[in-house]
Amino acid sequence: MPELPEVEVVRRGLERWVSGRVIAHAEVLHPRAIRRHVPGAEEFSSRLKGRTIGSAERRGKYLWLPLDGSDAILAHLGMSGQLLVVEPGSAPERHLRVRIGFTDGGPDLRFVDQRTFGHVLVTAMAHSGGRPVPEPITHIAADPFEEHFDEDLFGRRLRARQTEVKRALLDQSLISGVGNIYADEALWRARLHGARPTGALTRPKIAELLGAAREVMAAALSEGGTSFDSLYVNVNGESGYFDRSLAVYGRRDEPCPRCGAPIIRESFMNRSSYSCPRCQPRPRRAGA
DNA sequence: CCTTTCACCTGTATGC
DNA sequence: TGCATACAGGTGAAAG
Repeated sequence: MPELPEVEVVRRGLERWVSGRVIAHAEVLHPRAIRRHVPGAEEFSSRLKGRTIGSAERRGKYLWLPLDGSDAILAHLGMSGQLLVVEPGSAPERHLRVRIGFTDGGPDLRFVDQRTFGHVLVTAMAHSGGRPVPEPITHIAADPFEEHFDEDLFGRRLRARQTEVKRALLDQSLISGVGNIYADEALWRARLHGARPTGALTRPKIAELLGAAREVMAAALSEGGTSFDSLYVNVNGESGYFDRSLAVYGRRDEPCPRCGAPIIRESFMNRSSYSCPRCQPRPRRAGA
């Protein structure tokens, strides 16, 4: 379940191992993996052949590899997607979807995705949120680590929403990069229940929540995004997400690290929410 | 226009 | 043992 910190680790790995190299061939092994590439698999392959990859970029959970010219390879890992850097002759992974080989004979870039929620495509660039981004993600808001992230704008738009605060945190058109895990962690740090209505949040509380989101994701990143000298440990050695910075997620019945009350799990939007019933009391009704 | 729900996927864990 | 069910949950289309 890659969220911003996990995707940033992948971006750094791509920067280290793929940027600057020339594509020799690209092969699509599962059509669903390129379902957002409208011209289809053949065009995907022919368009990539001979292209040089630039510096890896990211917004929220999307990452892209600019190509010489004015387009880019855009990728989203979905729930189970991985971008692996592996020896070109090595056996195909069980869920290998796209394979990109290089003219230097060095390691392949492979998109492996068990559940095929992720996807890869080649697209033109556009402009959004103060910088160039691939055209299909112009509706994705800046993430809180971007230089041009507008904190006042975020606060105004959040308070204007007629919804609950956790829904808003997960809305990638309002703030990007936050998924279910770090949403729960940020809410815990800010002592907010996810069902609190956005309209009733004070500006200081919103600033606290945003700061909490930044802190927990930065902590996760510092655990997972250290050195990239070793290909296999840092680029491919997933370890999933970064457990040690998690206070509530997946910890039902364990003591709250702050007050000791047992963490509870609630069902929400067809998924799990974890919180401390004492630090984060559920609002009684709208406005609480 | 804004908000909510649902389909898309498959491996793993759990219950009967 | 085998079968059925729940669960993991990000995204965008569809529905409300």
